[in-house]
Amino acid sequence: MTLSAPIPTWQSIRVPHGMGYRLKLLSQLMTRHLQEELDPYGLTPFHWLVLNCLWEQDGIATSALGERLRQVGGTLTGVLDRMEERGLVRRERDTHDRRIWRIWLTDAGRALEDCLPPHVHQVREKLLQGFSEAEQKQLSDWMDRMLANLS
Amino acid sequence: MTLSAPIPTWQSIRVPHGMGYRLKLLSQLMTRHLQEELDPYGLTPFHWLVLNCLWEQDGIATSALGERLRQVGGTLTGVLDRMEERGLVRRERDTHDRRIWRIWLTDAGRALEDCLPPHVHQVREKLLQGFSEAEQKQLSDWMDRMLANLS
DNA sequence: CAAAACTATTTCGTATGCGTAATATTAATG
DNA sequence: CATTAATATTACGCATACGAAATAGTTTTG
Repeated sequence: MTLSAPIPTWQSIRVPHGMGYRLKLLSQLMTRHLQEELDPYGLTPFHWLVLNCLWEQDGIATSALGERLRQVGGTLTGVLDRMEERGLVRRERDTHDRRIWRIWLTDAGRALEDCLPPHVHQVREKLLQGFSEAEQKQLSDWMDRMLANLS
Repeated sequence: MTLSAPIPTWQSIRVPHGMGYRLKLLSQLMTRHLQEELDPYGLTPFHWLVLNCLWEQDGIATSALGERLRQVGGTLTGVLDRMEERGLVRRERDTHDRRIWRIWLTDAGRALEDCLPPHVHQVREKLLQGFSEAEQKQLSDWMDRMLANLS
């Protein structure tokens, strides 16, 4: 019986080296760290993403928010329900098209734009500790290339 | 009022450039693609990960599986329930320590070791299309560095 | 103008993912 | 040896995440 040479880790698809597993785990670890930072505000990492979109475009339609974040409608309904319950956003019917619901920031939601970013910076800096500026640029470019490959 | 120079995308924490968001989205897109490949077998990407561990170490304890995959116990209970229901694994009490449940492959679970990898390779190749071998090695190294930073 | 097609959002069921608590079991301690 | 501490696993509640279906509303078509 012919023994196969072991596959190098960069090429492997198996736990714990497969890119799929490592991407999932990285995403999970980022979520865990960010969750710790956001807990004092009663927020989740997904809330941070939604707030990002609203700080930039208050009154965005639900469907446009879904496109922006590349998430399906059913996921958004639940998240927006909870953000509304927490007093961060309010939903309002579009004036011209009653199919459309627009998502508006409340004062509480708007006020978070100043205090949340330092926490997110902290997690980002932990992730990229030891990476040079050139490496960060290269990594960012490769992230975009992989995203384009899967889109 | 002093305008801030726009932050380069590689440095941004905001949607859609923040590393946290891009990692989450990459992981989700990988999951979606892999889910499509595994659907014909009635499997999910998490099943693939568990099967990986069992193909390598049949009879692994639940807690060791959790360590291997870096997942909490409660998550594993649900996944193993469903894999057991699908006839892929069976649980058995450890002979020496009744706290421990060992997870064993069934014939059906074992048989998947040959037919699943080509599908996973396909997703990996789509992800890394256009990346040279040197780039893949570098990316793999950086993935490990980021994982180490967050662990 | 009515019917058909499409869009927006929600609901529902299923699958993770996590923190906390409960239960059973084993190991350590005095 | 009895008590305490730790470990293993599950249950529970809450938070995503997705596909399919339902409902309401708008646009397109003939």
